[in-house]
Amino acid sequence: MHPKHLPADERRAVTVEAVVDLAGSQNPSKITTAAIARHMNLTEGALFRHFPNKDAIWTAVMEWVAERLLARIDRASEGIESPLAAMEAMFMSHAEFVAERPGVPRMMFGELQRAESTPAKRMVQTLIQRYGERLHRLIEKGKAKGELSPALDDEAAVTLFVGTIQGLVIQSLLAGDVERIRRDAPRVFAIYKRGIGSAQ
Amino acid sequence: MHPKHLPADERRAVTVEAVVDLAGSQNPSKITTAAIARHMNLTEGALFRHFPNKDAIWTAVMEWVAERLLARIDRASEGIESPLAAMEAMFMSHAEFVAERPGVPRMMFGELQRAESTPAKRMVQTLIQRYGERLHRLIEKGKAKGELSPALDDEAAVTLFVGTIQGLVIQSLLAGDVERIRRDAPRVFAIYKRGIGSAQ
DNA sequence: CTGATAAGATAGTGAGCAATTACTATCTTT
DNA sequence: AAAGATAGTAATTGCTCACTATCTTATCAG
Repeated sequence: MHPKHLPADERRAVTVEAVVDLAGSQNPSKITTAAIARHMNLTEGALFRHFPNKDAIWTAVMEWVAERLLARIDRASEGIESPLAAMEAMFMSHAEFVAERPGVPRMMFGELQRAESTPAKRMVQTLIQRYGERLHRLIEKGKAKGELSPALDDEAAVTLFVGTIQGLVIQSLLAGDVERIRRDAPRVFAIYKRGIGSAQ
Repeated sequence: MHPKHLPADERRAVTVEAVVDLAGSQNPSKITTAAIARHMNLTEGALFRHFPNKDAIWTAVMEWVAERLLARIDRASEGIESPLAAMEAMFMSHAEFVAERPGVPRMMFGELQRAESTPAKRMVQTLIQRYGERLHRLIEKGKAKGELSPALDDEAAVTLFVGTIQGLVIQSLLAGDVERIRRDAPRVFAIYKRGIGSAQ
């Protein structure tokens, strides 16, 4: 079931999952290498056989997050004709992703707060950039199709989209209840939708 | 100008300002007591003469933030007839507050992330609660006056209001430019306003 | 079966941190 | 001006953390 010795790449994958898991229940910046090792039934020394240093672990985690999140929102929005509906699908799948792994947005925000420019931080920056590109494309199409208000400020709409998710995260942290994200996501998006849509 | 010996309460006030200041340029969770002391030309030991421990410093800081922020948004919105206009004034003054002291939202978010329930964390929780109460009152009045959509989901509107600010903070962290908050605040609020308003 | 090698265990090291202590300088009160 | 209270210093302590050196075990090709 759980063989003690794992090939290096599998061990790295397990490590990433362990970190994401831990970040769900504690302050990501307080996750120690010892805690990661303990959580995956390994010794600290063994960890450093697979990663040169702690920062490399974080980079791997953010890579994993970026890949999964983008894949997820792409999958959710593909094949949907209406740009506005696609944005909604994107929003809901993002909320769902976050509800499943509440550690993710917290790690991302924590990474952004760092003063120095680490590889992990750059990873987050390009993730949000790529995320923004997808939104911009949808907004453009939405305007062309007349679904979105022609006067809409694209940049502000993207900022608000991301902030809307972050607002949900804050509420769940306040309540200590991740379930809120799922419950509130549609309600909050409804207001956003009304704010960017073309008509009432 | 800068007398070496300060009365205890003044020294505590100076400490709080030092922390808020430091949080503006570095990850709040990485601010050490030594760094605080150095930043105010004092030794570490002297700090602990005025605060029993580090957590007490953080509690004092959050108290200061809560007082100032609530006073500011109250002042900004008082005397304004229109509830929607009052919300806008509240939003702008909050954005201005954050732009002046970018460390504040980062400290608050960092505090919320802590697993244990520290006094500082509880302080933040009651702050946001009191903030929410003010918003709820305005939303109610807005509905009564016909300025806000009668179908508006109050709770979601409050969540989105807070998230909107947080979105601005994220953008400023990404760009490494606090000025963005001032610039983008009106643009983002315009969309929010459209989302909650009664008509187009 | 055997040896090479990849993966893991054990037991450290040094740096940085919050907090403390013994002592000193400066105010305040009478 | 003496005595006591308040504020500050410098050095140190105990602890936690990222990271490492060395030894041990599992896995698998030939």
